[in-house]
Amino acid sequence: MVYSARMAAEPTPDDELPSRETFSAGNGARRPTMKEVATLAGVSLATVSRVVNADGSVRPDLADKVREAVALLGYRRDLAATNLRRADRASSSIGLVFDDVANPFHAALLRGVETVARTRGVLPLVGSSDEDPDRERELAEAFLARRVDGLIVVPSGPDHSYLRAESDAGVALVFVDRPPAFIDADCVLSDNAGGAFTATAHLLAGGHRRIGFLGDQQRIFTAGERLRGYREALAAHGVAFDERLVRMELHDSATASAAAADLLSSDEPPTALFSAQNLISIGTVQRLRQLDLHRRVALVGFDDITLADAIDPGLTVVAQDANEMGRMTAELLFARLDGRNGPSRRVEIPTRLIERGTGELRP
Amino acid sequence: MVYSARMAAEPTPDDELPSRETFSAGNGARRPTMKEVATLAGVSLATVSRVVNADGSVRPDLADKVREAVALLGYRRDLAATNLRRADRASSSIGLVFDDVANPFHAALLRGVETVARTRGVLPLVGSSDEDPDRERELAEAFLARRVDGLIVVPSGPDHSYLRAESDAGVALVFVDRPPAFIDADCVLSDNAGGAFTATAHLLAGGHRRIGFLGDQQRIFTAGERLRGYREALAAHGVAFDERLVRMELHDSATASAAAADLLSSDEPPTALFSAQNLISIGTVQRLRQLDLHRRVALVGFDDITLADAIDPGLTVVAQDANEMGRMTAELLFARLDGRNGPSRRVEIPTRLIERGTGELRP
DNA sequence: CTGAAAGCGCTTACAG
DNA sequence: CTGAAAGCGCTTACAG
Repeated sequence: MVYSARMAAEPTPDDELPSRETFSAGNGARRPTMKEVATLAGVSLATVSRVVNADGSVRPDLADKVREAVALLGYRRDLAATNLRRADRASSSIGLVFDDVANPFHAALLRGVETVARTRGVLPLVGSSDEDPDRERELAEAFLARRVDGLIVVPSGPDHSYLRAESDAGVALVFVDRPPAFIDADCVLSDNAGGAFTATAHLLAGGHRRIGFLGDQQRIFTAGERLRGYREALAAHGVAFDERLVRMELHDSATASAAAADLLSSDEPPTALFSAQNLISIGTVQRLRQLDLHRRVALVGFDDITLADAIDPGLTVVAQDANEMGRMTAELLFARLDGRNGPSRRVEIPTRLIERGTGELRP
Repeated sequence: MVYSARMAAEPTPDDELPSRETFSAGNGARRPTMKEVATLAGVSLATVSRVVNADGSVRPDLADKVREAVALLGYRRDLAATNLRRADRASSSIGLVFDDVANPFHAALLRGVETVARTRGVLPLVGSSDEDPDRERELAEAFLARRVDGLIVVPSGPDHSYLRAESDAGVALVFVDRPPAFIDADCVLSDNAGGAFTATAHLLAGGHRRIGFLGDQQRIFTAGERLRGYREALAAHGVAFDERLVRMELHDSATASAAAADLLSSDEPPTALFSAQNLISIGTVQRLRQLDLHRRVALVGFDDITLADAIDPGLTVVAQDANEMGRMTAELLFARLDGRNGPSRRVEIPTRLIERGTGELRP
């Protein structure tokens, strides 16, 4: 009974276990195959396959024998082998190419995707591109070599035509957070421009006329869109755009903090700031506090942050719904896998203004 | 030329692309197989395999022909089929069973694992158990069906003996954040008791004698360990343990906030609090602020939080190094995969006290 | 150095 | 309802 270890009915305390040294990998223990199950049950391979696939056409008594053998051996079907032969060739895995899985926005996105995928028994493979186009492609290709059913990509690279052949071959493809380039595919975005419009309009409604803009690298889609929303809100309220109030290319808290300080020390300093990204908001909050301006200069951030309501005054933000973005992304992906064949869709997920204090300070 | 779409040398703007409707999945496009590469190159299947595997034994001119055919067809090897036949049967995938991938602690853990796995071309599959033992097991088994090389588990369940057979069959297994039960395996933990000792000792050194403890569910390993560290610090400083100062079973910000209020309204309220978990710290910070006690009652939290330095006073914490925990976990896993056969290891990752203000308030 | 053939663990027509 | 056989896309002895 090679597999008897599996049969232990009752949990055993650690100290009663054979040590790894006498009982580890390769020491005779192997995974049972379907063939071994067949032999033990006294049936053919095909019959075992039918039972395992719950095909229903097997005589109850034989099916029971097979199930007993499965339990006895601790048999677990090899999905890879299964899919090799199956007509649909579905791996029940999808690949997620993120910027950085440790980023809370991406973590929430992942969670949203997982929630939907779970209902279909699909598991996500994940990787971080760190904004590196080569890495993005390497990851996508590594997922493809594992024959994922679909691919979800937060684009880093400037060209996604390398995915065209796979897309044509039936791999579902959805982009999220930023649109793809040189390929026609479904895509889920935040309403970046709309959210920035709302944030800026909120400050304008509070009486501010000099509103500073602190943004990420211009080449990043979301940064450009948020700047656009800011400009459109100014225009809609008849306030002239002043580029001296704009600081772009900020990619972390430190550079954002410096840019905020610079803006606030100018001749005609802004009475309000719009920090157009997470890390930028953090750096800005810190600097305002340092300068003891946190009760005087208004601030609205794009994207919500932990403890935003625990600072004083609370940080007003335009929140993205990353979880909902993840769900929607997965839904578009599975719709393609289910055979939807229409033209590509672009979905925008709304943002939500959360007033907590900093955005309501008057000039 | 079925695969000509793949040959497009220059990226084409979206509007020049054939629409999905005329050119989508199943419309003739298929993935090329190794056999097709062989035919196109005019060599045998075995030769293609040797070239693709960079075996080096193929005549350069033939190898070039093969590589040309590979490029022309856009051939990508099927890893699943490869592994089915290969002796080592390595899938170059590992499975991660987390509590919740959206939790920043787990996201950082994942990132640490990814960093190490990446150097080996190994990709992580991930899933969230949501503290549900059944879900933990389902996820582990789904990963195992996909023949992962190893499994990393943040335990939810009270019994992991179900993994024994697979472990014996050679699947590497490492637990992280909490130790496993009823199975002997490697394990990576934070120094929970040590960190809690440090936090408590810091408050004692500041002159506090009545220190409240706000903790998570007692059944959770980390919650118990942190309580232990708190008690040991009190004992080491000759301060009697008073259970009226302890509130356990707090699992979110709201319950923590209520518990903090309750503690502070007692006859002999604490002059300091130790919030032994992330969400508990957030609830406590909010409540102290509401009660306008945030400059009077000292506070140290376990685990760092975004914006902890932007509140006033800054939140003093004992920080865990989740990224480092992830790296260490992956290293133990790969050591097993590389054949290390010694007894199981338990590694504790140190925590670090970060003084920011709340922990330095005097009684 | 190269190819024909066996086989990895499965599913699926095809007979019976 | 059941089984023998072919075959999914690969790798790997084995001859030559």
